[in-house]
Amino acid sequence: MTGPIREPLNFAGNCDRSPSIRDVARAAGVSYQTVSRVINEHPNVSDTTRAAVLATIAQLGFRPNRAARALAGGPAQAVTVLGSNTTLYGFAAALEGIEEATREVGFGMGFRAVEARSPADIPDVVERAIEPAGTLIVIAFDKPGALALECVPLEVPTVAMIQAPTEGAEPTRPSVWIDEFAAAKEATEYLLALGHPTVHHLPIPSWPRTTRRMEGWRAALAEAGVRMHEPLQGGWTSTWGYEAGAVLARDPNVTAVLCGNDDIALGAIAAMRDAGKRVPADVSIVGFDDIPYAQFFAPPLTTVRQDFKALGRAAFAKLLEISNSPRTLPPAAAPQARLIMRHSVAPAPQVAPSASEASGSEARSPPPGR
Amino acid sequence: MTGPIREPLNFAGNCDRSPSIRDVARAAGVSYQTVSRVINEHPNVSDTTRAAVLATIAQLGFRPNRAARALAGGPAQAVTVLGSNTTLYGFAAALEGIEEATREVGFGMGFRAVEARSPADIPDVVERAIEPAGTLIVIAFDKPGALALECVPLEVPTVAMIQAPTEGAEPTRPSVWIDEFAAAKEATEYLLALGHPTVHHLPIPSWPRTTRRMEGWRAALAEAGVRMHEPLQGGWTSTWGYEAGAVLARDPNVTAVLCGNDDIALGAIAAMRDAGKRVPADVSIVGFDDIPYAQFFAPPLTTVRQDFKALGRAAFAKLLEISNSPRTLPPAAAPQARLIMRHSVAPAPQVAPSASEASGSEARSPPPGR
DNA sequence: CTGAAAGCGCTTACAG
DNA sequence: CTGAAAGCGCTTACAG
Repeated sequence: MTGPIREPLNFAGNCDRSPSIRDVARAAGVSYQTVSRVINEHPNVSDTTRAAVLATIAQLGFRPNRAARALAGGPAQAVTVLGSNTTLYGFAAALEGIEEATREVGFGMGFRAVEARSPADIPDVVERAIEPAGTLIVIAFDKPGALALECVPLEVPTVAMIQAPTEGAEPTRPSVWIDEFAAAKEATEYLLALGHPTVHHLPIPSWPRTTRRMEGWRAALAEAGVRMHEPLQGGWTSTWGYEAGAVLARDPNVTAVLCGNDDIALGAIAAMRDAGKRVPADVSIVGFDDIPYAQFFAPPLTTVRQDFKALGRAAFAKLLEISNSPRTLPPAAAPQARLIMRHSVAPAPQVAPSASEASGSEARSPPPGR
Repeated sequence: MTGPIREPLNFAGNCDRSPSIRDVARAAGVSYQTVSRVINEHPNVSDTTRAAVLATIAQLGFRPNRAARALAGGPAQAVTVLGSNTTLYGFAAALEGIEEATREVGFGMGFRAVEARSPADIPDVVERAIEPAGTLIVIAFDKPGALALECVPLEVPTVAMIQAPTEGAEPTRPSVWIDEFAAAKEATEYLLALGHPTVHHLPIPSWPRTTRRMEGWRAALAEAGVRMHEPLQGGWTSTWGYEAGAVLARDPNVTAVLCGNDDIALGAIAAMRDAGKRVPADVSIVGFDDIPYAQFFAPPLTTVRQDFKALGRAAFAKLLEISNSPRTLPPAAAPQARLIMRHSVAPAPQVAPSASEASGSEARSPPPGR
């Protein structure tokens, strides 16, 4: 059925309003409570009655009124996602995964932003996002999200999307995550095997604790018995990656950098280029996430792919489990992180190039305007 | 108030449930209808009564129940955004603008995806997204969005975010857009003034008609009396931009390319690089949108900035106007597009380089893996 | 397995 | 400017 047809004819033949369960009941010759049981998948309905009601529902184009169900105290039928950003790839992809999953089971999906700029407002935003019979998924990868999570009362059905917890540190609420320890360790070992004396790390912020990707990086260096550098504070953006990358570019001992995400990697590559260093000939760079742009970077970025869309789906599946909804989603395997090899990695240069040597190379673009 | 405090004490001192308008009325010594008038900003309430009710509302932490308001036939208080994607920058930024604006006036915001992969499902998805007392913002930049818009019955309060319409072609429904004609013309003139014999265009898809950015490009070429190339069909992604860019890279007459968005530009730059052409020395590239990554591209991308977040806000402000909500948002100026000059543009090469000449330059990365 | 009652928290008429 | 009534479309008990 295409086009602007809205109000199906009900049993009486008029179309003033959408059909209600009473209309369905009348047309099917049952009581409206029975219709309620059918649409809520209650077990105590005979197969023949159920089939008749279902047929009538289809014929009349009946759709239950969400507001009425919520008001009457029915099971959850909508989720609000709380997050600090929709333009960061990981967040946007998670949103897509949640949306797709909610659509499959007839749930509504809302979104409410907690702004990093105004942390003092977060408790209020969270409180307003909570509605009777409502549920929550909190994207708590970053500090605003983690703060929001802390404000959610325990009785609100909530699943958190979090940074993978350190071993032994169980999250206090239902949570989902991608454990990137192994992939980060593998990426670091890969760089070490290429002859790099050590690998530097440009991390995303550690909130509230160290990230598993940092632990994987540390583990690889420790096993190789290689000196380790205290990483910087961390950031999320290319702008931060550029600034941090500019610092590393001044150090001739830096030949390999594992970045906490692809945004940082892009900024770091730009900083290296502006400092007269070639990627990957002078410095190898590895990212994290595999955003759609990464394969078109110059050079195409070697990175650790993370399936945030699958993680979003997993978060919603877990929410369904802990809520009072009769709907379920088939359980999917936990999303994995895996190394994607492209062209931003090369064997270590024979002699660590000094800044003065490198400056003799081809003319470079000026720093990006900011 | 921070932390998991949920149920404020009501007048009777118990906290089994959230306070209702009856609790507020009792505490304020008025009838509950008066409380209803206050929270709906009805004019016929005396200032003293209003102040007393407002004080009680604050004291009790009363928040009106959305579901009950919707069910009772109150004004709209939520909007569902319909769009095909959340990871494309323009879409995600528009979502942010809408979310921020809805939060300011206490509206809820939902999101529902119409999938490009399954156009046959779109009418059904749209129908399910429409709820009694609900409103819609349709992101109709692309074909799935435009199809969705066509399925929305006229009586549903709806604002469309669309490609700027051709002059004289008024949109049939309330709509907002950014007119990029002037900026596209300016970008093209800028390239022409740098001595490029002509400017090629790698467009986004024209749906349902030619884009204003293409018209601006055409106008600049026509005014300059320069030969024009029939542009390709168009695409949205870097993958498409890479393929289309690879075609242009084979043509030695191509020295300047205006891309329909930054994703295309990134792909085109990669294609030029892989074909042995330097950007901007051999080929100048201009993008559209100014995504946050653009300034870190190699070279930093000259592009036309578009404020999609402001456009999202404008869409919601218009929705408030055409809906029955008493809330309003201060009208903002129409979002403009403007040229941001960086380093992907240079004067035309003295002699158009042939592919064979260019192949003698520095070694290039292999094509990105796909 | 199926039916009749009460009520969720509001709103819009309708009175005064 | 303020109050008493009816009802939005469902649900969960409670009956049988």
